[in-house]
Amino acid sequence: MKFMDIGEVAARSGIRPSALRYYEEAGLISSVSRHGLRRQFPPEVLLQLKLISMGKSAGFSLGEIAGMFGSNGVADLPRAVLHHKADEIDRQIHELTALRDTLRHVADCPAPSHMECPTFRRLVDMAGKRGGKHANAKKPKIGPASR
Amino acid sequence: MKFMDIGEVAARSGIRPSALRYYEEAGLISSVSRHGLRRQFPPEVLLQLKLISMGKSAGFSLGEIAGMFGSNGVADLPRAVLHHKADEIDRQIHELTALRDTLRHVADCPAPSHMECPTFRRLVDMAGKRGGKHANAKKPKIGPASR
DNA sequence: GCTTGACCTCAAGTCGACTTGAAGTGGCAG
DNA sequence: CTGCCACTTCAAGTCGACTTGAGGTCAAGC
Repeated sequence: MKFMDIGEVAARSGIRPSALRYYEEAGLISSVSRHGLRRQFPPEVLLQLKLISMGKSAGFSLGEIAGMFGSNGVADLPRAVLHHKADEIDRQIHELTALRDTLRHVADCPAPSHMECPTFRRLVDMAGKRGGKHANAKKPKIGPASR
Repeated sequence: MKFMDIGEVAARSGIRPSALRYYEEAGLISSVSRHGLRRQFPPEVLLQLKLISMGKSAGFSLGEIAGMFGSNGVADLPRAVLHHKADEIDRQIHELTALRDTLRHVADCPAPSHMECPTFRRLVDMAGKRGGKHANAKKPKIGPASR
């Protein structure tokens, strides 16, 4: 009773079976065996799915996520690459923080036109003094989400 | 010389003209007039585009973003709705923070299997003690996210 | 031993967010 | 006045991430 079949994983993770099959196809997760036809998933898969969901939420594509943590546990990417990814996320956290504060400001500031409110402008400028990740005109990523 | 045509906006914002037209179509930005055939954009559009990019980065769809800040400046959504959006973003910031720290941990922790490392598990659990936004099995958003 | 229901595969469809291509327009430099 | 070139529209194509549907399999309960 160690293993779960896809329905249970779906129930526990909130991710549809079709998506789970898709993830397996994409090499993000892997089932350990089959019971008849049925995939059997180990409990770790739930943790992996959480990681995947966080990665998606960060705007990484499934491909990038597969790169970060391979289907069986966690990838052995060079430290530098991982730190670089972490830095990207860090930049994004700052952007989101600015967005959050901007939204709250908009909700509360009584000024008629926000475009002229200095507080507003300061908040927007907050994000990306030097907009690293999103400064490429060639292949704008995320979309996603997140892209 | 107050207004810019699409090429200049593209150059200043890093967003392709085709995407800008698409955004206008979608009601996210608006040109003030035409010079011949050419759309003329006011300088504020750059600020709006920044806001849009932040919104995308937060995983909102163009539709949602259009809802938050209409094409002409900033929307007058009820305060409560805006604060709710802000809360969503806040939750996401926490997730990203956990992801960032997890990545850094993975980069530095010498343990062979992270799945068993308590620090690792704690980090992953960090995000979403009760995963509000992403707990729906019906219509999983973001993607692009992304996309 | 037969039905049931949860699973399987594989192809095709969908949706959002753009991009690409073809065919046309029009301001401005020479 | 002419040519150029950045713009225009509109339809169709693309890509990622899934979902849907048709047709099939199989372990378990009656």
